[in-house]
Amino acid sequence: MEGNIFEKILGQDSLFIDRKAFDHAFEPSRLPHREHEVDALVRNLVDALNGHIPSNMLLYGVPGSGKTVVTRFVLGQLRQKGKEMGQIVNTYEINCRNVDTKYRVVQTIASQLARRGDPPVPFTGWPTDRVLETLVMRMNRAGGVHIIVLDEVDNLVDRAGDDLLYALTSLNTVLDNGRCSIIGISNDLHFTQHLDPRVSSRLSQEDVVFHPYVATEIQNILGERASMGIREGVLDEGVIKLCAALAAQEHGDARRALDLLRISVQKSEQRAQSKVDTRHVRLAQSQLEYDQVTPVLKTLPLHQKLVLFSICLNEENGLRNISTGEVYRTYADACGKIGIEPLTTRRVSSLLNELDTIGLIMARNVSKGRGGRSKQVNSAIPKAIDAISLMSENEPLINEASLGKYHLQGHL
DNA sequence: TGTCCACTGGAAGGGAGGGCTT
DNA sequence: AAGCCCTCCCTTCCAGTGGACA
Repeated sequence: MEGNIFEKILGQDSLFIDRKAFDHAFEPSRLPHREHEVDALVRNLVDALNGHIPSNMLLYGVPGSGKTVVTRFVLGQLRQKGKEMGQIVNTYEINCRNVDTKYRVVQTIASQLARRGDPPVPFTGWPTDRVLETLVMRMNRAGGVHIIVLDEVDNLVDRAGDDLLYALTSLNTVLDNGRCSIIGISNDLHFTQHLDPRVSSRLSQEDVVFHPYVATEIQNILGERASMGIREGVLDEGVIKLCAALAAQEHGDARRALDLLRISVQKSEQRAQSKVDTRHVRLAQSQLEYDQVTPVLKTLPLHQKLVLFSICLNEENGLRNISTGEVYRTYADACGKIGIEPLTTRRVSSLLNELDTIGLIMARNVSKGRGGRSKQVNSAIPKAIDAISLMSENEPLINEASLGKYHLQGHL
């Protein structure tokens, strides 16, 4: 072989000018169609610069409606202005999907406030109260305004209850040198319903709803990013339109639209083509579906896999709208086949709910009169994806269970 | 109108696992 | 080492429920 194997690809002209324009972490210098939301945040947070306490806020909206990016943008400007004016503005951004317990949230903020010589706050072990005390001490020491952003806060409340929000929203009563305000970001419009009324009234002093982008707005956003990130004349007419339309179907998720466009261009590049057309977008769409589902399927815990496996098995047999009872029977059978104890029906019921939340199945409660009340369960995994073999990877037991699936089908 | 089915989903709590303090 | 504390996964118990059917 002649030359280095990387040379051919390396020499190829990229269709991108700047891939970063499509990064999820990319912070654009302007945010089209979010002027209202930016304005709402600014009007409230300006108090931080006036020496007052900004109201706590709750930001709602579907995924990809710009909540996080707007917040970052506004806080960035706030810090900058604070610096110019000699006001101390501390901001903390916590994603409650990763940091999902009371202890860890407080620990994370306290760690960000650590100075040289402070003893580290351990990941676990201390009573939460002690971590909270440490946090208050450090906040007092730092002074100024503290703005705590809790992204995906609904996640935290589901898992850990509203204790933490209660504690955080009461911080101002115990801080003597410093002020604190909370910005909660949620995908779920109704999540305050699960909160203690005292907490919800304190937290949602100021609500901002981010409406989903409509197709034409997504088109504008894509157009703007494309002109930053993609070489001129590369995109066929209709590419941006299609990306926008597909994303608008997905409840107006701008992030998804950006991913679609980026992957479409990559698809064209991989084929050494110089143009991107709608076929590339279709390819990108199925790639995206596959990429979303695969890692989740592979890393599901064993029993979760077995439950999903049971659903897939029933569907392979042509059954739709399976009831919880049927799922459980197949599942218990599969457990028997591979010699492990099945979990209780109660637990499996929760597992079904979890599978529903992560979007691998669709479950809805129905009543069949005397036939009882139950869930109707359907898999939500695109047909093109072979769920069973994906789940079998690295999981000998599932593999065994799926080898025995024809026996199991006898029981259905 | 009341009954009754097949669950649902909340509450409480056990116990293993990880880590800190004394 | 003993005594705490926190989280995670799970079980047990049980009141509650939507709607077809008698």
